Amino acid sequence: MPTAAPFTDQCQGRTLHPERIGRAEAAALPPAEVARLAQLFKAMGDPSRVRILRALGSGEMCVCDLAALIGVTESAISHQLRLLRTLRLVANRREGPVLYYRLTDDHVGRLMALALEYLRE
Amino acid sequence: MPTAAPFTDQCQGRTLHPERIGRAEAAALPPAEVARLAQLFKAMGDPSRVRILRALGSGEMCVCDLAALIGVTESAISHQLRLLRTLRLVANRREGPVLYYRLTDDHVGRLMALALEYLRE
DNA sequence: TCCTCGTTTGAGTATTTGTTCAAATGTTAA
DNA sequence: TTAACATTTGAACAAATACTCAAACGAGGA
Repeated sequence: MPTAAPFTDQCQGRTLHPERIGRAEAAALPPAEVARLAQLFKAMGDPSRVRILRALGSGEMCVCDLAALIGVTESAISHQLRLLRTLRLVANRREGPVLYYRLTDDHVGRLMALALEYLRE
Repeated sequence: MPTAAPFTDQCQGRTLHPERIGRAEAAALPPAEVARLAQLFKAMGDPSRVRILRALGSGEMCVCDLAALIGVTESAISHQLRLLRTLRLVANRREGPVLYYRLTDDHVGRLMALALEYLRE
């Protein structure tokens, strides 16, 4: 005779606390928002990009200024800026041959400020 | 006689706008803070971890609940939770053999809320 | 003591990522 | 038109990542 319930309620593939899972599912974000949220945070989750965004917080700059500031190739900066531009975190303005980049709005700054406040406490 | 100034003010390795670079340098974060900031955002920059953190926002959960919710192996969840635990974004509580994970505090929730508000507008 | 189950750990792996180099683009001035 | 310069693009590559599988660990209960 099998002792108690041998294979029911086991963790593998089954749910230990259905009500908790239900609660979490109810609060869960739609997949598209999860993706965009992760994309946004990932974009801010690189030291070079943090420095770029921080620098742009103090005013617009061109690619080679940023390269000099961060200490990498202009090509590297350009690649990073393309990513940030695709996500609309930065925008640019052309003046002759030089492109001046700026933060699109203050959302990024506010996120960084909140995060800084967090890790400083 | 060379036309104008042939090689001064060129971008490669030199600074196009020293005053902008100086301004940015003055506002720059110390390297340690840049690193921690990037680490924090990177930790939040993955769809699975976004979902985990969001789920924990509605109450504590054990590993296999999270695995069932997210749809990956418990091993995968455990690996992610270790990352989040190392960065003190989550903490756990043991009850018999099961570990209940929770958000360490509401900072993560506030960051996610702000980011959501951002990308929803 | 065994055995079970939840969790963790480590190896292995396919994918992504951040950078540099070299070459192409595009704008301006001679 | 030609030359110069800021920027972009694409290839290449090393390093980091996120997952699965298999095995180990640890806490209870028979």
